[in-house]
This record gives sequence, C-alpha cells and structure tokens, in this order.
Amino acid sequence: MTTMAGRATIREVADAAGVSRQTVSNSLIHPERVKGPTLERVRRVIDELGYRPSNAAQSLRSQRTGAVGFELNATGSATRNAVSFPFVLALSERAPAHNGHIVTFGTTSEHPLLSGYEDMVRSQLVDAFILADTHEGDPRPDWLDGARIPYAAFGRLWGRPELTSWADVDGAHGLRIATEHLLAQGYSTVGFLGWPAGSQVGDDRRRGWAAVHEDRSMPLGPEAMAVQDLGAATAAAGPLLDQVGRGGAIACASDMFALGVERAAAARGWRSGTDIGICGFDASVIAEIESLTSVALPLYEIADHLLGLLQDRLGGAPPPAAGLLVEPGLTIRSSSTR
Amino acid sequence: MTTMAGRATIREVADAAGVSRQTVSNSLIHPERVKGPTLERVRRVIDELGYRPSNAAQSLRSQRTGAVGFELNATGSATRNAVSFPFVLALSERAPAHNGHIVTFGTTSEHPLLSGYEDMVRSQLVDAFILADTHEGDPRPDWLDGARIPYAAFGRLWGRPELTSWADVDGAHGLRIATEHLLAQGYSTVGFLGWPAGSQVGDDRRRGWAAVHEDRSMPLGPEAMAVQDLGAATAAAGPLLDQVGRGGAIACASDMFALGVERAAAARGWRSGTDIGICGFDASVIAEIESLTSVALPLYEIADHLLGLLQDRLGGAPPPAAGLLVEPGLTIRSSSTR
DNA sequence: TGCCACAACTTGATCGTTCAAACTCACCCT
DNA sequence: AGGGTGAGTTTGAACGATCAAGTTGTGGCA
Repeated sequence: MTTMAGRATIREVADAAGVSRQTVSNSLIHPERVKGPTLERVRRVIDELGYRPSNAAQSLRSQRTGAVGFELNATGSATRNAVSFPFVLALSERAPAHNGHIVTFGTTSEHPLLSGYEDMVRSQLVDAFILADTHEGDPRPDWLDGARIPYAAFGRLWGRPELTSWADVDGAHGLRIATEHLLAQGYSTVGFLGWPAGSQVGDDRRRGWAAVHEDRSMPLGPEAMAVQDLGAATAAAGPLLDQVGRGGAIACASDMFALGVERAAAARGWRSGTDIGICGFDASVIAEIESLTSVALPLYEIADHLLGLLQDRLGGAPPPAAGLLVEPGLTIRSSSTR
Repeated sequence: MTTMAGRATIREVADAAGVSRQTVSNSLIHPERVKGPTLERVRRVIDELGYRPSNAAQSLRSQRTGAVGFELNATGSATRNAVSFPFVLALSERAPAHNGHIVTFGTTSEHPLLSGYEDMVRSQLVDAFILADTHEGDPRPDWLDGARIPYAAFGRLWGRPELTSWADVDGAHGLRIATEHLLAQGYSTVGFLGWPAGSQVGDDRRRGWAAVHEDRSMPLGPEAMAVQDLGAATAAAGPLLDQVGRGGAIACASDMFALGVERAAAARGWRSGTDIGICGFDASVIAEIESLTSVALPLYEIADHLLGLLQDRLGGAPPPAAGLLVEPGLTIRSSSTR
C-alpha cells in the first residue's frame, strides 16, 4: 500500500484493474459475484493503491452515517465521570465491530439540549444516540422516541417500563458476589454502606447484599447510609466499623463509600484487608489507586448490546421486548484479602 | 420547526420557497448574495421544515468531513486517563466552534496502530487527528507527517524541535504559582515531590518550584522523587515531611503525589491544610475527591488552540512557527488553607 | 442451427450539496 | 434606441459510492 496524500477513488481502482466501478464495489461487498481471477486482480490493485471506500459517499448513498452520538457531560459528578470515561472507551473500541464509530459532543449552553440532539440527526452527523446517566424523569428517552430518533441507554429507564432500549448493570448481582466473596474470605460479618433508601440504584444493590444473608439463613449484617461524598461516607463508616468489628467486612454501593470506609478504618489503625474487608462498586480509578476490591462493570458487554440494538433498530427492527441486565464481575485487590 | 423523521433536503426547501437550490445554499453560506425579501422567505421555510444541510453531502462535495479523530487508550495508567477524560470533554465542547466534531476510537489489536490512523483518513472518516499522551520516541508525529496527515498534539514533542504542531501546559508556571500560593498562605518551607530527574515533564515542573526560591533569594526547600504510584509516593513523602516540618508545605508534580503526601501526613496525625500545605498537579478527580489544592490544566484553551491549528492546516496554512505553552491556573481547596 | 438460461460484467441514475458558468432584467449612459 | 453593467438568480456538473437495469458471452439442449 503506497503512502500518498491523495486518496484513491473507486474509479481509479477500476481503471487500473481494467474493470468497471461496480466490479470493484462488488469485490468488496459481494465477492461471490466476481469471478476468481478478476477478483484477485481487483484486490491486488486495491491493495496497491490503498483504496478505502469514502465514508462520505457511502453515507450519502445509503442515508446512514454509521456514527453514534454520545454526550459527554461536564456537569456530572467526579464519580459519574469516573464511569463515563471507561464507557466511552468501551464504545469506541467496540463500534467498529458494529460498522460504526462514536461521535462525542458536549452540551454547551448555546443548544437547548434536546434540539441539539435533533440537529445532529437532521444534519446526518449521527444516526442514533447512546445515552448514559439516565435518571428518573430524564426527558431524553421520551423526547427522542417522539422525534423518532433511535437511541439506546446505559442504565435502566426506571420510570418507564414500556421503554426497553437499554442495558444496565445487575447491581443486585454485583453486591451478591461481593458479599459472597467477603464471606468466603473469612470475614465474620458483612455490613453494607449505601445511599439512603428510595434511590432505585441503591435499593437494587442493597437487595443483593440482603439476598446472600437470606440464602444462608444468616441474620442481616449492619448497614448505614450516606450521600455520595467522601466526608459523609467516612463519617457514616465509623459506626458501621464498630458494629462489624475488627475481622468483619463492609460491602459498599460505590467506590467512594469504600474509600470512606478505608479512611475511617485507617483512622482507627485498622489495615484494610487484614483487619477489615472492603469492597466497592464500579472498579473506578479511585478503587484502582487505593487498591480496593470492587465490582467491575461489564462495560464491553453493555457497549456491544447497545450498539447491536441500535444497528437492529436502524435496520428497521422493532424495539426489543425487554431491557438487558448484565452481570458484573469482581476485581479483587488487597482490601479484601487478608 | 416540525418534528418529523424524514429530513428535509435543499430541494424541498427550494421548491417550498419558490427559488432554486443554489439560492437556498446561498442563504445559509453567503446571505449577502441574496436579496432581502427572498432571504427572509427562504429562512422562514428553512425554519418551518427544520432543514439542516446534510453533513454527508457536504463532506462529499468539499472533500472534508469536519471530523477530528482522537484515540482513547485503554493501556494508559489510571492517572493518564484522569486527564484524558476532561480533555475529550473539552475537545467535544469546543469542536463545534471550529466547525467540527470529535470521533473517538480505541486501538484494538486488529489494527497495527498507525495504519489504523491512515485508514480513517483514507476512508474520509476524519480529516485530522489530535494526539495526546505523546512521549519521547512516539512514532506517531513523524509517521503522520510522512503520510501527510494533519495532526496536532497535546503535549510537547520533546525530541523533535522541528515539529511545532502542539500545545502544552506550562508546567514550570504551574509549580511557580503553586509554590507562590503556598508561601503566601504562610507555610514556612515549600518542599517538592516529583519524578526522578531526567523526565522532561518532571524537570520542567521542578524548574518552576526552584525558580520561586531563586527569585526570592531563598534557599531551596527539600525535595524527593518517586515513581507514579500511591505506595511509592506515600513512602517518599515521609522523609520530606520530616524535613519541611509541621507548618511547612509540599508542592507536587502530580495529584497522585499529593495524595501520597496527604496519606503520609494523616499517618502521623497531621491535618492537611492546617498542619501541612499540599498542592497537586492536574486538578484531576483524585484531587477533587480528596479536596486537594491542585494546578488546573487549561484544557479548553489547549483544545481551542489545537482545533484552530488543525483548521488552519486543513485550509492550507503552513505549520505554526512554534508550539504553544499555556499557563495553568490553580484550584484552591482545603489542603492549602489553614 | 437456433434459442434460452445464466454467469460475469458494465452503464445509467441517484443520494444532497456547492462551485462555476449561464441567464434575466432593471438601470444607466451615450 | 442600443449596448453595456451588474445584481440576483438559475442551471449543469461534480464529489464517490451503490442499486437496478442493461449488455455480453458461453454453454446446453432440442
């Protein structure tokens, strides 16, 4: 393949190979329609000229760009962003396998959010969107549905059971395996630190922790609640440590909470892992730096599902029958090994 | 603007307004060529139909997509990624102001890196690239130059003074303002925790810290070196704390180091801010969570410069005379306020 | 030999936009 | 009145790909 600035067009390849444009096109898309020797000749020329079909021309013809939009949000909390980044990464890596690519955009004040989404579709910049950080009362799913703009969400669309274009982490399962892991490591009691009851994500995670106790006919361990803030988490962790005692463990609904538990434990001279087991949720950069065991989000599976879903919808398929819950794994580090 | 799935084309607008395609096109790009009443009529119809020019058609015509590629790297350390995310965000937000948008891609093993870059340009998926995490001996700048593919780098191209398509944070200035801030806060001595000598980024930052002392004819404070790892940072911070003593401060070359200092200080019962001043570098999520004062990267200025640079190069302009150093600011938090 | 079927390949038209060239017409000057 | 000027607008062509419809040629069979 030669390295030259001017890109080769299908016509140049056709001329060089002594065939027509269509034969070149067929060689790439429907090779079975081209006779052996011809196919080989065309392929050699394609290789020599470094020909790649123009995405712009293909988009114009097919009325499909292959691009999926993803909004990056500056206003998200540090914790949210800690998940957003690995997720864009997963999307970007998996997109080619779905014949697409990812276009990121930020919400600047100039665009009143939703019309910005519409503009991107109207101008054929993207075919569809992937939403993250969907929250209860999020106007985007409804609005996009109304505008007939395809989308798929990372995160359950909690208030709207009829909207099924989503994939999410099975939070209950995450806390289940976290709790089971801590018990298997020999920690005496497993407490839970999460958000105040009523948060759907939080309640879901707590359910997994509680379920393990029920399965084993064990009395429920101690629990505490805090808002998503290091100070609050550390403060709430204190009493919890008293209850589980040295040799116990705490499963947390987020890495921030796990960090708080670690700080509280360190303050009383307890070493994480040895004196107290700790497990976080998200396996974010925080957990990595602090060497905290954490529930690892199955971001690649989720990215694959969402991208596949969009591809199907763009191909005319009806919405899926239901959303998809994906089971997370566990990244084990020193905070849960004695 | 009506909300309908089918996008309006320029022809539909032209017909509805009783003018030709070209007049519609002119109304958007060269309004001065269109007579007042006609212009108004066309604009009204555009608004009514919600017309937006097709990016695909424009790209085909102009041989320019407006897309800038940015590689997201899974292999980067947690710290690197902590900067990457806010940077993609800045790029995504600023791109529209430069008539462009950002396409992210991951380096999957299927593509041998560099040819992946070339493929994206050949297939007209992107016009140019923005590079981050450029390191000494990075093959990309040279290779892209050779392939005549426009790029702009976030980070000096250290080994190659003849390559000028970059913008970087003025690290010396960052440590200068950090050191000055700590002294102004009344901390007695300001030490420095950085990477082992020889790292160009590290030496640059250290220079700013040293310069403040020289300016004020003060003896240089104590310093220590460590690798970019929390354990190493905490270990190196211990002796440094002994040297600056309670009431002193430490300016760090990264947030990870600052966190290490905080851990070491906490271990001896010193409260950050009150007993010891701490300042990090990057103002990353780590600093935010731990409430650490930190040097804040001017990511939006850098994004603007790089995007503008690419736009110029695509317009045929020669490479810039020199790279650009942008002065960072300071995000002041409790770790440097008594 | 004549006809059909089918494989292999080519040609024309189209996607939506913009540049360049052509056209129209009111206006001015001689 | 005739011709030139120029503002305002229209038309044709092109960007590069693919679908649909056309053409060519080979082989089989009656």
